[in-house]
Amino acid sequence: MSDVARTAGVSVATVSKVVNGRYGVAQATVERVQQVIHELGYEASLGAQSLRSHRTNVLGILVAEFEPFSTELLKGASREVAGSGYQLLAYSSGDGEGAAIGWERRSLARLSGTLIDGAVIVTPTVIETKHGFHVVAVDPHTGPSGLPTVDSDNFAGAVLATNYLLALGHRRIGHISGRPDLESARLREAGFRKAMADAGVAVDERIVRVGGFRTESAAGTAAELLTLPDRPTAIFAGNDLSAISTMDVARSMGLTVPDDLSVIGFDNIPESALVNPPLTTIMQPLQRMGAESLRLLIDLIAGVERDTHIRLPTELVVRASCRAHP
Amino acid sequence: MSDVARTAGVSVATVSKVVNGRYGVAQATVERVQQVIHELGYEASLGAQSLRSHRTNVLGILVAEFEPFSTELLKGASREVAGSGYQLLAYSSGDGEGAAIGWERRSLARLSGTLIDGAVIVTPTVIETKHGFHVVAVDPHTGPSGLPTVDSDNFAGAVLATNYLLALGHRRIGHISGRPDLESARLREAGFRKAMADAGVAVDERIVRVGGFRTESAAGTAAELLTLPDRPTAIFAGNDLSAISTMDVARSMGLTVPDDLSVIGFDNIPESALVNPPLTTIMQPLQRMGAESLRLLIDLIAGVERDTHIRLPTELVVRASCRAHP
DNA sequence: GAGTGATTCGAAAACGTTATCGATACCGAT
DNA sequence: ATCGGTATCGATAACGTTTTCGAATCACTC
Repeated sequence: MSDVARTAGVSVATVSKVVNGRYGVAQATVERVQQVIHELGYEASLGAQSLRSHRTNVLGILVAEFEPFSTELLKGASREVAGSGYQLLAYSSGDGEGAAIGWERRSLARLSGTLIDGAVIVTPTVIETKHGFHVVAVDPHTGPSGLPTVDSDNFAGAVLATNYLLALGHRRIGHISGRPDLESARLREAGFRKAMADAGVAVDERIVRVGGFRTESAAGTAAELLTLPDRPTAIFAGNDLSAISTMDVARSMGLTVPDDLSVIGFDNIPESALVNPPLTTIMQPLQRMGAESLRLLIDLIAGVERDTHIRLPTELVVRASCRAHP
Repeated sequence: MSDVARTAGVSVATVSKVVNGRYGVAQATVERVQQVIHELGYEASLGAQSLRSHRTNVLGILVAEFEPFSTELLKGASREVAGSGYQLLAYSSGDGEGAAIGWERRSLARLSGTLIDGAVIVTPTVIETKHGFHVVAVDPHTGPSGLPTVDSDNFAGAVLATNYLLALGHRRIGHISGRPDLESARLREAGFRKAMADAGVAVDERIVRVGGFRTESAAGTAAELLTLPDRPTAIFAGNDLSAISTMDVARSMGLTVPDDLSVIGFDNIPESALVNPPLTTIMQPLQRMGAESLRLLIDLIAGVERDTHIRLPTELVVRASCRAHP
């Protein structure tokens, strides 16, 4: 910056004003300085800016892992950030079930404190929100975090899914749920039970089990369900990953979907349209959720008054993994 | 930091030494200071550190867009970075074909100069490498960039794919290539031509066309090829995305894969195993490429002497999208 | 031509670190 | 006692910005 100042024949103070568009510098000077900045290819040092002004115009989005779900969110978020004047940085907290939580939490806190103005978190990782640092949670960890939140209507979606299965004539419906410390997983299970109860169908506790939201863990649970003497005729999987995993397991056991078993998922990740058979599922508007969370974060930083809990609607997407029960 | 210093009864200089593990502070003092750091939850300011020492222990990885290809790379990279003492930040350069290139380039340059110690770039975006800033390119833009590079053997992989099709008895083989300014795209086309020539089969120029590496653009090209009076019996698509797109187009035209048309892809993104029929393709070890590029970057920063061009092998993955030509 | 207000600019402090280097204390040996 | 050497520690100057505030200039007005 002092280079710029020298060659433009002004002081660093003036250069700073020009860079930040502050009032109080003559038009002629502005142009001259901008010219020099362009020629010299000057870029302000983020570190120094942050140090002095506690503002970097950089936002973070923290995901547990790079998988389809978070990737969709990222797409939406990075589309929203374009043109907002902010820069978006994504980081993964490491493994989902992760080992080195301590280390990750620490380095995360470091970034937060000093280098980004706010963050969207898409992971159960708890983060202590320092003063002046904004964070919004997507699909958050259970419990009264009090954080601004973006999610979809998991409960209603689960009711949708279950009702669809019921309407097809299924009565023995199994459920593979996510980790119970995930709010979304609990809501989906609750929606499932509600729909069953409303239809007057008793749920057999032996065929609702925790499977986790990840491919491998769900596979084990699916295998358990399907080897039961009187196996379910339909399964509502807690998310698409476990639904896909369930279909794999079914196939490997000689069962064909949807003839021998109906499967419905939740999320509508892009993969769901590709698998064979294409997966019937509940759509969450993932990209839109990503975009909304970023918009919320930006508004929060700007101090605009607004609703800090956004719930987006879910929708049934009928494809080919379910059929009527004879 | 001065808070820590005060409550521990030492100077900030000593605290700094403790934080960085420098020699020259008594064991007792180290422990006391660490105790206080822990109690106060002190975290060093990245900005200030960067400002003073020009080192942040943060690495960046820049992708054009969050799609399956780069997501796999990200996975590999974030796995490799764990335990290395570095933190990894991902950013998307915005849209692949992107509008606001200028703005992106600028903010990218800002990050580079001040906030990260080095970067892996997975995009044709050119980046001027300032002094002391290391970058390694994955699957890089064409031309003699001189950058350290990680890629896979695109040429050999294309030969593999073409030979496979030839061995199945196909002679009318079409090729949908990527943007010609991508080195990988050119190499794949070159490999295709080489294999054809070696087999003594003439390539019909009307059935090798640029389709781009993206779903939508490839669909158009695929449609053109398949409506030709004597359409190809097999298509070697430049990457999996366009292969999948080609299968979609074929299906929508009433053609069944592989009976009426064989399709082979390139990359082996996870989706390829899921589509119907499962896609035969050439595997690039994407996660490994991500990991290797990060390792290379770290080594470069550490100043270790090593080979700066890494080429990983490709492999034929036979699934169900190709069959013998009658 | 002196006074007034508006405009434009720059000197300097501060942000939170790290590196240098001199100061101090302590130890054993002469 | 004095001294040389070691271990330990702290004062201080940077690093590149932003911000405040006073100084300087200028254009007017009476």
